[in-house]
Amino acid sequence: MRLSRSLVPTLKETPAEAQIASHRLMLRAGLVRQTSAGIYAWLPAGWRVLQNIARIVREEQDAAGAQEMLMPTIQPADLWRQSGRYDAYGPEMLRIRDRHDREMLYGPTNEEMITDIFRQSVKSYRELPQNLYHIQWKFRDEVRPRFGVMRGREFLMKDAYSFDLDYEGAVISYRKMMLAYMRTFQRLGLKAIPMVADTGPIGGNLSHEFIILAPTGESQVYYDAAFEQIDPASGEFSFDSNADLARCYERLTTPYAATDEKHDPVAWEGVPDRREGRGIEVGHIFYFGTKYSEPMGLAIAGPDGKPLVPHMGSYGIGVSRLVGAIIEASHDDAGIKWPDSVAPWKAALLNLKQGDAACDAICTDIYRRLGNDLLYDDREDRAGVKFADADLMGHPWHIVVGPRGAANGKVELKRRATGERTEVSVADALARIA
RNA sequence: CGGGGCGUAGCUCAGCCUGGUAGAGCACAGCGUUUGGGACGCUGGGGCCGGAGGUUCGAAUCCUCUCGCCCCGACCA
Repeated sequence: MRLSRSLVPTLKETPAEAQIASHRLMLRAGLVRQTSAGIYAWLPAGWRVLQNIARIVREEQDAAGAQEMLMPTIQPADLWRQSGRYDAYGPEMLRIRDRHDREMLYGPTNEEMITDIFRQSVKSYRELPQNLYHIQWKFRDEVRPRFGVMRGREFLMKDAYSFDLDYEGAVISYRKMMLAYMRTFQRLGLKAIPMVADTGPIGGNLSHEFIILAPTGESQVYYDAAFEQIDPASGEFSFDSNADLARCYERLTTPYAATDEKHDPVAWEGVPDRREGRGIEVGHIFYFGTKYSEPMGLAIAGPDGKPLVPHMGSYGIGVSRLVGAIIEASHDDAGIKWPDSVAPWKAALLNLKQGDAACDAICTDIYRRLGNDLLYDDREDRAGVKFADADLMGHPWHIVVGPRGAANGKVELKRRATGERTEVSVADALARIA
């Protein structure tokens, strides 16, 4: 994309409403604009990041055998009456009436809806297990939205729902998701730690939160340094092997890890290499058995012909929250440092001297080759402005084309994460980035 | 939902206490000089001072109500 033709409104100064780094940088880098408290418009650069995160989440869900679908944002109140949650959920749920005065709501989650869909079509134990997910906007009317997209009212979430014949099957589904989550977060450039968690209003009795470490995290966390060695994406574990899943689960849940609410000072004393810090919750998985299938009348024919009530679990990832979380974990004073996997563009191309024949020729050439993967800063601005904006926006690579090097076909390649700069030929620059 | 604070130009903010024709810096447009880390000069455009009532000859400024937003706490992907 050409920056001169793009809506990427970077700000030199920090808007007054932003307190924490990620919120500040998301506004300054032109990723989002707030439209109401806790509700954001995603501008082109931010939307690209959001889609990149969603893509990785999707790939790992698919790899774990989950099926993607899409459920609506607006749901009928009736469904929630069947589970008993319509009254239980409280003012956090945005309730709406349509023109016929029917009670509707903007979904904060989809257990009821998926259970309803599932019970309409699935009749036999032969069709289980299944895991269905979607990536959809949710709304929770938080009393106090804050921290930008990290605690918004409207947010994009991946939520998956598993259906199994019994507890043993549900545990396997649960472990698959745990592995998929670890791989997902690793691909996003994050170190995530599964911690024993409260189940909250979703309910159930087996639950882990996925916490990433960041100094500005919302909760105090305690964990064994052993987690720093775990590499879930090594390929060591297969989704198809129950033995692998069991080993993976054990490795991920044996060392001590807990948030403030679940912290056990006595057990903590016995941890060999203790670490404390702040954490951001980016995912949450639950097993809740028949909490929804039972009251909502989901029953299928079992092998003996008798009705069988499936055991369920649900698995959430805060996709929009992750944008903020990644920035919290990866930035410096100058701006964002995007991991390659989620960056809005692979690289920025800085033409330091618009109108210089050599600079223009090199830039045109590079732009023709990389096109949409590249943000071409072709603005009529001074070099300093372009450097500052490129650092702020956090592109993984900066290709700097100035009159000094351009004369003999050289460009400067800068790695944003490390600050390392090298002077290379155009061909070498393209090869490094590819 | 309790406590605190703020709404003045696209952004950061001054002016309000003590009422008298709306300000600065940045950004934007034009011209000139600059040109490898957020340049300089000149000129120019841009505001129903969040909204509604009230007090007053006169309100950004004082009073009442209201809406919005932010922060701390209690609660959550």
